[in-house]
This record gives sequence, C-alpha cells and structure tokens, in this order.
Amino acid sequence: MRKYDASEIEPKWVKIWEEEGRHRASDDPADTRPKFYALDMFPYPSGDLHMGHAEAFSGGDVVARYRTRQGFNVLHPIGWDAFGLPAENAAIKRGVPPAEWTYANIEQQAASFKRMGMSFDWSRRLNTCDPSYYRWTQWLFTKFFERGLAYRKTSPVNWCPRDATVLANEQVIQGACERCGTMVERRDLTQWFYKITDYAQRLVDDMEQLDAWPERVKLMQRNWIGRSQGAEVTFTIKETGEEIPVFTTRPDTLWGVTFFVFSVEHPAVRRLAELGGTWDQVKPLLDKVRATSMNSREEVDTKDGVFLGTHAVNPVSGEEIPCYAAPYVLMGYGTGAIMAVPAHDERDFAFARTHGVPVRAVIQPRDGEPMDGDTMTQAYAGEGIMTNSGPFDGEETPASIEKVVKWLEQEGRGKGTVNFRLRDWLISRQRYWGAPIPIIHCPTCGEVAVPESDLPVELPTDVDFELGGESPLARHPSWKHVACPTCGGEAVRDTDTMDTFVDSSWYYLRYCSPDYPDGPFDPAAVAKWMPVGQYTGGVEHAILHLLYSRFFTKVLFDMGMVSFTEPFPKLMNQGQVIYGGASMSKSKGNMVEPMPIVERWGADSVRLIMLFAGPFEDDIDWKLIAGDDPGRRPGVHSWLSRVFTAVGEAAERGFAVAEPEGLVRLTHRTIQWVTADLEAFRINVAISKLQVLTNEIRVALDGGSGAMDAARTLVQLLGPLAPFIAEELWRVDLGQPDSVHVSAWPVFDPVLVMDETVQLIVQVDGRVRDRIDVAADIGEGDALALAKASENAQRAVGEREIVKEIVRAPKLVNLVTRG
RNA sequence: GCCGGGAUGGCGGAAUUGGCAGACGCGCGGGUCUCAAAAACCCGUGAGCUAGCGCUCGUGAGGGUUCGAUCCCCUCUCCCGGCACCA
Repeated sequence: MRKYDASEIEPKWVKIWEEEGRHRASDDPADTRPKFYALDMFPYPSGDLHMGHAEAFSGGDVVARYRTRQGFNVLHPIGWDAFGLPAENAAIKRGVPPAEWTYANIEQQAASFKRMGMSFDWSRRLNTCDPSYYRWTQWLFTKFFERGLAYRKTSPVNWCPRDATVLANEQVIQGACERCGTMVERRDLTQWFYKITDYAQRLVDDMEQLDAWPERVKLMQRNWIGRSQGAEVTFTIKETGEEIPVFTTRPDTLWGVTFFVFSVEHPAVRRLAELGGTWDQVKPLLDKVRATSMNSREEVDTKDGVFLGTHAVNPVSGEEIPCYAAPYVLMGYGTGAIMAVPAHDERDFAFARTHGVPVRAVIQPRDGEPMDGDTMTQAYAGEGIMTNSGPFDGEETPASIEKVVKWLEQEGRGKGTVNFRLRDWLISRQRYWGAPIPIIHCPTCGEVAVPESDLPVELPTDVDFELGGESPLARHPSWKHVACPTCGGEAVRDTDTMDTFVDSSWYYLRYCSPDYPDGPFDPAAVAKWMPVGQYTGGVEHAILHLLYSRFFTKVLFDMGMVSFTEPFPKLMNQGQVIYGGASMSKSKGNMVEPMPIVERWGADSVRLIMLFAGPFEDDIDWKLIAGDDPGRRPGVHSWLSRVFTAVGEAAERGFAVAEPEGLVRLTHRTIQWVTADLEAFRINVAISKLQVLTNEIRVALDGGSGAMDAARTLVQLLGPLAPFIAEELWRVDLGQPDSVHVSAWPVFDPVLVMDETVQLIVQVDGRVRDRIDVAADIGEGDALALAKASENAQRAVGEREIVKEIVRAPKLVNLVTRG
C-alpha cells in the first residue's frame, strides 16, 4: 500500500495541469455554459506569499473550482498591483531599480501560487506597472479630465514626511500615514483630485444592490460617505452686511441660536477679527490649528475659541448674536461656519458654559422635566416639541424640521440641502513608482491632456531615487520637457504619479480582455464576464479600494462603457492570520510563512489548515491552531493520509464487494451537506462532513465491506479543497481518464438522503429522559403512545399528573406534569 | 463618546435558527505495534455526584417569555473592529 507523500504527488500535477492547459476561461462563442467570474483581490508583490495570501486565495480557489465543477465557464484571473512605495523604498535602500525588485517578487509569487495549486487562468495575468496596462490608467485619467472629474486645486492636504508624498484622506488612519505610521502633516499644495463627491449620493443609494456584502463593510462605507440631510441658512454680519451661510441638520432649533462660530481657518475670520480688534488673539489660535495635522485634533480643546468682536443677525428672529472663531468648527465640512445652539448640541453647550454665552431651550422632550437654559447641565439633542420658536411653537420632530425647511425656502432665508463627509480623492503622489499623470502644463494653453496617440507616458529608468527636495521625476534633467500638444510651444509634463489605488480601481475590467489594444477593455468581453460573481479579499479594503472601484464603475457607466453600476455584487472578506493575538510582522519576529509549510507537508495541507480553522471571515490565530511549534504536523495532514489509504484500499477491493447501505446513505447525505455548505461558503463545516464520511469508509473497509462509491464521491467532493490529492486518487487509484477537476459535481438521490428511522426524543418537563428509534413517518398518536410506554419516562413522571402533551412527530414528545 | 460584531470544553469551532449542547478536528490520558522513537491504529476526554441503572449542573452575568432557550425580549459586564469635534 502506498503512503501519502505530498512532495511526490503535488509537483507532478502542477506540471501536468500546466501541460494540459487547465483553468482557461473560454471566450469561445460556441461555449454555452453560464459564466462565473471568481475574483480575488490581486496581491502586492512585496516578497513571497504570506499567510494572508494563503488564506484568501485558498478560499477564492475553492469558489472557482466548485463553480467549474457545477458547469460554469469560470474566469479566475491573477495579476499584480505592482506600483507603489515599497518598491521605491527598496530601490533607495538597496540600489535595485523598482522594476527589477517588483518583477522578481512577481515571479516568486507566481511560482508559489502554482505550487499551491491555484486554478488561475495564467494567460490573463497582468500587472499594473506594465506600460501596456498603465497606458489605459492614463487614458482613463484623460477621460475623467475631459468630463471635469479630474481637476487640480490648492488646498490643505495630508503630507507624510517620511514617505515624502501627499496622501488621500482614506490613507490617513487616526492622523497617521496608513503605510508607515508616521504622523501626517498638513500642507497647502496644488494637487490633482478625482471628483468622487459628485457620486456621493449614488455611492450611498446603490448600496441597496449590495445585499451580498457583509453588513459591516456597507456600514463603514456609509459612515465614510457620511450623508446628512439638513438645511443651509444664511446669517448676516451686522458690522459688514456680508452674508454667511451655515449648514444645520436641526433647522428646528434656529430660535435657540445664541452665538455664531467660524472655523479659525474661515476666509472671513481675519477681516472680521481685525474689524472687531481681536486679531492678536485669533492669530495664535490659527497658527496652532495650522500646525496640527488635518485628521488628528487630539491637541485641540473643544472649548477653545475667541470672540471676534463682531456680530451676526439670526435670519429668523432678527436677533444679534456674538461671533466666535473656534477650532472645533472644521473648515472642510459644511460651510466652515455654524450657528450654535447650546441647549441642543453638546459641543455648543460646553463652549457656551465656558464663554458665558446664554443658553436657550427651544426643544422640550415629550415627557420628563421641562428644560431651562439657565439651569440645564447638559445639552438635550433628542427629539421633542418646539417652544420659544415664534410661529412654530408646538410643532414636533421630525415633522417640525420639514415644516421649518419649507418655511425657510418660502421666505428665502434658507433651503433644504444635503451634506457629505466624503471629500474628493487626492490622487497625486510626489513619487516615482506609479503611473505618470498624463498632463502637460503649457504657459499658453494651461493644463493639456496627453493625446491618446502619445500614451503611455512612460517612466524614465535613469532616475535618482534619493529622497529629498523634489520628486524623482521632477529632478530628471530632460523627461519633463516636451512640446505642448496643442500649440507646440515649450511646456512641461506633470511630474507627479497617480495613487496606486487608481491602478486597482479598474483591473478587474482588464482581466476580461487583457490584450485588448483599442481601449482599457473590450466592451463585449466586459459585457460577457462582468459583474464579478464573487469577490474575495481582506476587510482592510472595506473603504479605500472598494469605494474607489465603485466610483470608477459608475463613471464608466456614465461614459457608456459598461452597462452595470456595481462591479462586485457579492463580497467575501477573509479574516486575518495572526499569531498569539497580534498581527504577524517581521519586527515582532512572529512571522509564519506558508511556503515552508507547503514544502514540508504539502499545499493541500496548507490550504486545508486555512479552510478548516474556522469560518472564512474569522481571524485565524496560528498559535492557537498550531501550538508553539509552527512546523508541527497539521491535523488535516493526518486526515489526508487516512483518505489516501482508505481510497486506495476501496479501489483495490473494487465494486465486487458490496457496500453497506448505511454508507450509501451517508454518501448521499454528504453530497447534500457539502453542496449546501459550499454554497453558503461554510468551508470549515464542509470539511468536517468529509471527515465523517472518511471515518465511515474506514469502518466499512475494516468490516470487510466495499466502499467504492463512497470513496469516489469523497474524492470528487474533496477536489475543490485539496486539488492535488484528489487528482492523484482520481486518476491513479480510481483509474479515471480525465481530471477530477472537470468531473461533474456529484448529485444526491433525494430518496437516499431521507432517514428511514429517526430517534424520537422523549422529554418530561423539558428534560430528555429517553431516546427511541422510530420510523420516520410515525404518526403523532403512535409517537405519544411510545413515549408514554417508555420506562425511563414513566419513572421521571412518577406520581405526578401529566397535564400537557407536546408531540412533534417524529422528533420529539414532551410530557408536562404537575404535582 | 457614537455605530457595528462577538462571548459555547484545555484549544479551533459545530448545532438543520425555539427541540438530544459540544459535530469534526487539535491537545491530553490510556492502550496496540516497535529493541526504541516517529508514523499508524483502537479506547476515553464539559464539570460534579454515583458501585451501577442513572442524577444534577452547564453556552459571559442577571432577569423574562415558552411545555422547552446557545437561539427570542430586557438589564449589565467584558472583548474585538470601525468612526471620532462632520454642526
């Protein structure tokens, strides 16, 4: 009998599958199979594959293989998100050109993916740093530019001093650079933006289509977009007569406004402070705010603020109220100025009490103590009845808000409006290893897009990567000097490159027709394959990549290039692989690499470790599943050994020896269970069902019976999970002529999955007292009679009287007693 | 602070969503084989009581609904994640 040796089996099949040209998605029009697009978030080539890759791609590969077996024409592509800072930083550190470092890592990862048995269509492989790809990234930029969706503006931006580049809002996590953790600084710079805010409403609305997304991801996107409905109301500055609009979600509190607050950075502040004679107090505050990074306000005190010496006029009451400048009002949201209602807003309340501003309650809760502005100790932000509000006294939220808005509009004092937290997407980066922004700055023509015929704008290779001063492209002696495409005069290229998230916002479209020469994608191929059937990847992309890709898709829809508005209707997030409760990292010295384990125990084992450890979405703590020795023999390897010998023995015995009926039934139930589990992506549970079947096959064989059908089924069901051992057993031991991975998914016999007998649970007062084997179609009367006849049940009832009989034939009888 | 998601044996996790809690696996204990080890195989493994048939307790804590609650409702504790002056 052969022994299971993955190192002997697996490399053999890698080679054979490659020779046989497996896993190609078919673009043959004669192929009538329904399509299925199984997409994995493409990797960044930072080195060899890590555990996170092993988990995510194992899950994605199960989907692709399972759908293939179900008769779908499956597109399961792979590529690399190959631009980005690590390559450039490696170049600075080691003197290796970014391209060289990147391509070497890609080759390494590609080899590892093959070794792991990933069923990728290698003919479609792409990478974003290839000019044949970024040509179209640039082309898309020019189209966005034409539509006014790419524009340049000067504004305060997040600057990472360590990476020497600006960052998008989405790349700043709690005030720090997402990539290197350095606290970002704020700089006023002229930068390129994509106008994602134009799509804010649609990005919210279309989430309705995403029922098959994890709720938390949708929630994160909703919070990030931050839609709030309210009104814009215009206040007038008494001293100058200028009109300053504010945004509020509570126009019903307009009669409770007792002061007015500008953001310290508001353009009117300096003028008004000088007029009011308070500029010498405001200026230090402004300097302090400017010095603080944009996203972290931990050093800013809510109660900080300075009276400007000027006043605003409340448009509904005509009342004059003092104007303040305070850091708690943000310049980047709403209008940069607010009406303050201390009685009904926590922050306004704190500010008012500190600065001695009156508090006036204008909303009374429906029940409980009435509020008094002079004595209340905290703001009341809830719903209630309007008081001290002129014509609106007695109106109740939420209807009152609508009434006030309507009235403001009629009176011309304001209007209903919606505000978003989402800002435009800053896409310029002052670094080298990215797609150059295809814009030429001409002294006469202004910003001119590089014409399509001149694309791609290729990166020069003779570049000085050292950090400092200008970006590498800006420092290059000749690269930026070009003739203006419009007037032919002397002009310069934009020397910034695009955020790598731009590259990854459309790669899934390129896979549909990776060699298409006339555009970013062949519209017919995209119409065929998109949208994605299942998208698999890490939750760390919940906001960035997924939001940007959704935005791109909507722009392309508006351009008439695609016919759908959401690219990924179904999303699965795998958990993280951690060690001892902490994320794995080189600096912590707790890294466990997948490839050494593949070498030692086999790719099938590594895949199964990942898939069996728990639900796909949950984190895997390697220390908990493998103990202190990360190289220990995995439990799933023992199982595969048992599968290997059991199937081998069953094959030797063949069909000549009869199979027990119980095993036949279990086989069909296993098909039913595993199919349902894979449909629901409960892979860990599916594996446990296969283990049960394996155990029963073992029992049958040890009892001298045959197990050929069960063994064949086991191998077929195992295929998507452990492709190597399944193929070896299928083709060698079971002698099948073609690959198990193209065999039809087994179907169960509905008669055989039904139980003939079941265990009737007999309870007395809700406690289990007996279990009786009964026919599955037993009637209620018979079930009750059997239950009452049970000695154990009778003993439990004792002298008491049975007052109620619950019968749920054939599963359960519950006798309820009294006495 | 606000918004989500959790909490089940020594560990990872099951439980057809109101009907046998702990499937399957890891680990551990005992055994077979072996000169020995590894591997493989067999038995046991929630806690307590009991010679035994069995009994009692048990799904973070407390309460409720129900014949019956890991599952539904209320209160609380702790853990994880996201956002954090967004007017």
